[in-house]
Amino acid sequence: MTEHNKAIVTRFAPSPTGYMHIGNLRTALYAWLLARSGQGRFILRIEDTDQERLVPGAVQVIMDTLRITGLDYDEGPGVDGGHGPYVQSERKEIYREYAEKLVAQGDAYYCFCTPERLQTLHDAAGIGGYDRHCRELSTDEVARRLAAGEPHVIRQKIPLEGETSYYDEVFGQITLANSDMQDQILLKADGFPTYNFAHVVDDHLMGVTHVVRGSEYLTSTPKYALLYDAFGWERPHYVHLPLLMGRGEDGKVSKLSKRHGAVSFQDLLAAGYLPQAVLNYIALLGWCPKDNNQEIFSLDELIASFSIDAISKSPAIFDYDKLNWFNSEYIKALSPAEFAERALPQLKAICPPYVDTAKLAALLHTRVSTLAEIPAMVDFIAARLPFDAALYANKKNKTTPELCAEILTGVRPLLSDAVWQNDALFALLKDYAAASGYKAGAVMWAVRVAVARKAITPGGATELLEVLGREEALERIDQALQELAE
RNA sequence: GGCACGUUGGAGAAGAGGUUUAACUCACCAGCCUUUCACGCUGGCAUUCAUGGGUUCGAAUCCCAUACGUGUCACCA
Repeated sequence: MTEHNKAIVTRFAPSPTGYMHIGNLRTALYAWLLARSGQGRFILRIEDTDQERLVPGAVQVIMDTLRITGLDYDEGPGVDGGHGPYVQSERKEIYREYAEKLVAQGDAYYCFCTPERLQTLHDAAGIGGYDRHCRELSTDEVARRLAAGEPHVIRQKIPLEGETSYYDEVFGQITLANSDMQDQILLKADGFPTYNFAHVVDDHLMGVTHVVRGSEYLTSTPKYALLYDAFGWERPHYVHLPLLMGRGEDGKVSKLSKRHGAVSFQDLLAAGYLPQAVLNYIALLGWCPKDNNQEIFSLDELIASFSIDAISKSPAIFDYDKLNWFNSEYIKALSPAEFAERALPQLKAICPPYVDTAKLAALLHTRVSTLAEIPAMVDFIAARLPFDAALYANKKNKTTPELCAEILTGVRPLLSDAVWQNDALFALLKDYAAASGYKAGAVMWAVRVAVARKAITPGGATELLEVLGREEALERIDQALQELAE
């Protein structure tokens, strides 16, 4: 199944739902990668045939996501490649024409069954398909009812016997008994096509050579193959991707959805993730580079190493731990200026004016795995936290509240006219420790806890002193001294 | 329920009959570094590849069955 020497053409064909599901983004990425790894073309097509689920502005979300992630398309809305329009609702007439052609040649038929009647065909669990009630209607009756303006759909006439198979580039040979397939609806009563029909017509007309999509389509693809055959069209290569799963609170695994947390690209961005980190992470969900040595990829490196045969068959669970790791790597790779650019607005918004936010940002740079963690990490700077005597007791540095009080008492006068700069402050405290006989660690601990009132902080004692500024830091120490005395 | 697909550690995975006493990454644990945390570094973390049979001198790798999981059976995509 690798005989072709014509250029690869792939497409990303999302429904405008208003958000970009992370599984869809991954599909887009792979389709794009496949096109870019050859001399191929990548098409964006909007599948908006469901008139009841139209969401205003949804197309923009899709285009924005592709722009932000760098997945550029050669053809699509606004980029004419000679196969447009690229929005299905603007192609309505095309589908009708092809559907009627199928009826004329006996591969499809008109169906006048009402939704109510169809409803009675399903069992309690909603399972059960169409009973082919209208499949053998006489041409006279069809003509009469059509003329009478009866609502109708057009259904695909699936062979009653035999089986249909196709070759999937990932899963291999897939065979389905024809008796297990439904006479699916091709054209709905409102005149719009279903996905089942529209995508086949469009993929053919647009010259798509490789259909890349989630494996939820694995078992419906034989029906599409039959459609290609009926038209006498060459079937495309199918590349079905393993599903992206999520693990719920109950520990159960299922198709990644809202209940697993943030699953749209926008959600992830809002949660403080960097676009390229997200892309890098999902690239590795269901695919593994041949030379599996490095884990950080640029888009170009991805293109260079991408291949269909390295796509896995088994579903992958979306793991925030690893996404976090990727994100922290990408954050660390940011220059100090780039990081500051992203962190500063947040810091300035929550920190009092006397705080040295630039220095704070520098401290945060290697300690943060998402930008969204920042507020919680600097909460003790934004406002003074309540006193907690237990914090002053530290096993490793052998401190107790009493000892800390002694240390702070000794250190306080030196601080009054110290040079307020990290290195100088550090040297000062270190010297004080040496001179006084206290452990350096103990001195640092006492000072840090006194100004932070928190066990874990983004920086050591003197770094925090510097960030807080002399006035605020001294006030906090004085306050600590007072509280310790009580 | 029918059908389809899947099953290597907590997660992503390499592996495609012998040189695997199962690579690598995340997570986790320990140690080092150290003014806490983090970063960084070092080490640990599956005698076992869902289970049971079979083929073979030899199986995670081939075959069969069972179990479990997921997907799908819409005038949604």
